[in-house]
This record gives sequence, C-alpha cells and structure tokens, in this order.
Amino acid sequence: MMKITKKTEYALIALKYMQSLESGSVANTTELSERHSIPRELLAKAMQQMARSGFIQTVSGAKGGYKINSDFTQISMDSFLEIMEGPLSLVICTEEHDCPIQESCNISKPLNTINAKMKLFFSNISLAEITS
Amino acid sequence: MMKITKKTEYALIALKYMQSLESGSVANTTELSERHSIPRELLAKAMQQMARSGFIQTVSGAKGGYKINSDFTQISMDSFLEIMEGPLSLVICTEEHDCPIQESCNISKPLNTINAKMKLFFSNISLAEITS
DNA sequence: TATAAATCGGACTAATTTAGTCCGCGTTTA
DNA sequence: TAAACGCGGACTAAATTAGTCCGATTTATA
Ligand code: FES
Ligand code: FES
Repeated sequence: MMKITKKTEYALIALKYMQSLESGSVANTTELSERHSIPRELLAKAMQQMARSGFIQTVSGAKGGYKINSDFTQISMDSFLEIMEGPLSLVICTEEHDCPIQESCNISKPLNTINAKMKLFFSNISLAEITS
Repeated sequence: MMKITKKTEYALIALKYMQSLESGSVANTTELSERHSIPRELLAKAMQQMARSGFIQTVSGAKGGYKINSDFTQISMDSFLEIMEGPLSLVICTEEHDCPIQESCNISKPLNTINAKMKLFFSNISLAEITS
C-alpha cells in the first residue's frame, strides 16, 4: 500500500533526467520514454499535467518538448503528489463530507489528525530530495 | 491517494468499539457490523485477519466472537497497516527486486530513503492514538 | 443429542481505480 | 507543405479493492 501511481513515478523520472541536462535545454516525450523504457503515451499525460501545473514549460511545435522550471525543486512532495494524484488522505472523510458511514464512525477524528501529520511530513520533503 | 482500505477502516472501527467495552467481554461480527452499518462479511474478513495476527482473540462457537487483546494499543500503525494491507512502500522496488525498469530508473534510491522515513513516521504512531 | 449461533476460509462476483492506447487537432520548424 | 512535436478527449485493458456466498467446524443451550 501507499504506492504512488506509475504516472507520478514517470513524472519524477522525467524531472530528474531533465534536471541533469544543461539548463534551458528541451527534452521531448519520445526521447524521455525511450531513454527510460516507459510507455510514451502515459508519460505524455504526466508531462502535460506537469506543464499545466507550472512545474515545467511547454515548447510547442517541431523540435519542441519541455523545459524544466528553475524553481521546481522548491515544490514540496505534498503539493506534487496532490497535483498529480489528488488529495493525500487516509480516508475519504478527509476530503469530502459525504462519507456514508460517518455518523456511526468512531475513528474519523483521530484519523484526520494523523492525516494532517502525514501531510506535514510530506510537505517537509522537497522534490529536490528526489531529483537532485 | 494514500487511502487505507475499507477492510482496514472497518478493523479500526471494530477495535475502537471493542476497547470501549468492559474488559474481557466478547463482541461478535454481526453486532459490530450492525452497530456501525458496515458490511458484515467484509468486516468478518478483517476480524479473522486480526485474530490470526494476534491483535484480538477468537471465542468460537455460539455466543462467541472476539475479545480484544489487552496490549494491542502498543502496536504501531506501521505494523498494523503492513499486516492488514501489506508492505508500506511508495514504489514496488522497495519490496521486491524485480522492478521491470529498475535498470534505467533514476529515482529508486531517493524514493527508498523517503520510504524509510515514511515507515518511521508511521511506526511512531500507536494504535492507541486512533482507538483511545 | 439436536439445533442454533458463531467463526473460518476459500471461491466467487462486482465495482473502482490505475495503466496504457488511439486518434484527430493545433503549432512550429525546416 | 510536410514532418515533428504537444494537447486532450475517449477509449480499452489490467489490477486492485469491495463485497458476497457457502460449506465446514466449534460450542452453548434447550
Ligand atoms: S467515516 Fe471517515 S473515517 Fe470513518
Ligand atoms: S524502478 Fe523502482 S522507483 Fe523506479
């Protein structure tokens, strides 16, 4: 359990590789996928999502691809995971309020406390710890 | 993401309720499931798993059920989750060694470091924090 | 001693989530 | 204008999770 999804893993792999390139240089999805033996189309989704979120910049057209955003390493793992995979929460009632059994649920409060601590834990880990 | 499974949630709900009972008293699955509006058969699986793991004790036969094990609160959330849901790991290569892309994977080491920290985080949370 | 109430655990189905693919579109280079 | 690239929606496939069913065993009790 507690697995990150493949999409997120691929995103991290790409980020790490891009960071090893000369600053300002452009990497494209095909190259990234071949170099790391990961499915191109799925990686493409991850790249697009990161671009939308401002972690990387799109360079469109032929010879295009993505450039890394210089300050991305300051992003916390908490934010990164939430953007790539949605809210970090141990139970649904952390996010929504329509937990079907919440009335009779006796562990909602303590779990939400632990959840907050867990988020804090991940917010203290920067992407730089992974990609540098 | 990072959700615990329903089975684990049901297990915790049952534990918490059982702890509120007079010590030594027996609770059965039907009662627990009705009281908390959770699927009986699925809860039953959770109870059986906890019994096998020694968190609770089976009282078999008619008028049977489960008794809580006095020292269960000392269990860490890390152990509990691993027993209920398997290894806590952000990526498969934490558990096994046959990660298909591990050769070309550039983030395996840092993720494993973070994973170890995460396990430490959960090992510092006791079940008592949830069920007391 | 028969019956009912309970756990046990395997096998099964259904639902949900994750993984991966396909394709038509817009943009830019050459 | 053709080729190389990202965009994003729609789709299928695979895997995991949730939930159900049932036959077997144990025990209390009528
Ligand atoms: S209803 Fe959300 S933890 Fe139980
Ligand atoms: S192969 Fe395990 S993290 Fe990439």
